[in-house]
Amino acid sequence: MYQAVSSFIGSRLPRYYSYMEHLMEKGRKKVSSRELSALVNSSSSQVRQDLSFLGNFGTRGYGYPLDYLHTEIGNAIGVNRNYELIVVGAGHLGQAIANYSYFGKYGFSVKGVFDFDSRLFGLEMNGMTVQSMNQLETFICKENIQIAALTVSDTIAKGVADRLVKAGIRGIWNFTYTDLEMPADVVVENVHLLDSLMQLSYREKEIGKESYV
Amino acid sequence: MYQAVSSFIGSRLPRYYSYMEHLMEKGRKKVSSRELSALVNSSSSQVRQDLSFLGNFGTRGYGYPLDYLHTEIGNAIGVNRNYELIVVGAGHLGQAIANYSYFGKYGFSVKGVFDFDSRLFGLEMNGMTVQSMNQLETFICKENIQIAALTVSDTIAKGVADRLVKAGIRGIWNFTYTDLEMPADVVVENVHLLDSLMQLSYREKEIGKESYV
DNA sequence: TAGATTGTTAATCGATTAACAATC
DNA sequence: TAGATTGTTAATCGATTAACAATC
Repeated sequence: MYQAVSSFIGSRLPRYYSYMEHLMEKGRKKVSSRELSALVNSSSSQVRQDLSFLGNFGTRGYGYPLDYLHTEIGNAIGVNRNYELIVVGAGHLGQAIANYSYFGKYGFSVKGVFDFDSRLFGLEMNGMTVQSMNQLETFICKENIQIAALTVSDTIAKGVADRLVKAGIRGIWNFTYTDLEMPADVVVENVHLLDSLMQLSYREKEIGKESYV
Repeated sequence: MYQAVSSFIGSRLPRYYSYMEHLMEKGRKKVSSRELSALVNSSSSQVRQDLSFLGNFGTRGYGYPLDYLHTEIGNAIGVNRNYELIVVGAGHLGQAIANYSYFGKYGFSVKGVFDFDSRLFGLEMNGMTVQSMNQLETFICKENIQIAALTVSDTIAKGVADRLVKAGIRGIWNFTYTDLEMPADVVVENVHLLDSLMQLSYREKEIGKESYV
């Protein structure tokens, strides 16, 4: 069994999850792989592959029981856990993340926001106040934080990342364009917004071409 | 020749581009596929495949001339064009995008920011002021805007997207979690931040497991 | 010429899709 | 039983990597 863990965990399971919620809200009790595939714009084969990866929750000739499967997917994507993270860098992007309202629904919560710039100290966002980077290590340790969103400027990204790891961070959600070379037991997930914008402009250009054919 | 246009255009070409800049700043005149692959953490095969897709710019036994290749990649990724976009939704994420400093370098520029909330009208960001959604259609038409970043709340995303397309937008950079069903000649690029965070937490969890083995 | 490195074809790897036996 | 739909194996598709002839 092959499984593209990346789009599977990060993208397909959450989509199944939320569509199943919609169906449950309508009072539905079951769903077939075919129906679900239509909702998420996929193939029924894909859906069955994905769901069978989690276990044998379906019934042949019937479909999948919604409540059970919903719970199982929830467990798989970690809805029931509580991932606590901090935001390092309280610029616009950092503020956007600190205020991101989708986190709660999927078991994430931002516990602290940090910056070097003393003018930002005390600035309030989403029930927190921006703290000085001097507090960083203490906070990570005291609150046992595992994950940090890195939204500082590129020039200081490497140094800050090293500090984070030393302080005990095990996962860095990296919004900078700096390649972080980290120990093997630290996970780095890069978010390159520009990539997707370039992708968009490229695709738009291609479609423009077609119209002349 | 197969080409995964997505990661190719959106991710690998820009990385080659910026590493080649570094090398040129150091006074280097040429680079080999091997050296470049080491810089971008890839294979030399991958690099040669990618570069040969753009044309035959290398010289056997020598390598690739930096200045020439840099220009060619620049053209391919659109550095020399000027893509103008607007941001619709002036919340934290919209503000982050309006202020995003990497755009300029790759030929993008934000020309306007819009919101429904009159309390935000006139708020200044990155040399612009937030405009009322009433101005949307006029602005898109007058400035001939092709691309819009959609950072409104999910509840109104569909309606706003329809308005954008009617007004002439051809590409939507969708930061909402709403599936936009658009005409075939409109490109939608979805940015699901939560996906990558889930991915991160999943990978972190997996590494945690390994340490017990 | 010998060494280096490209450009390109072939081999591999892995994800998605199709097919279908199992079975409700 | 007949119809429906899963679970799973096989076929396909496509991207990456390896290999190597071409050639500077």
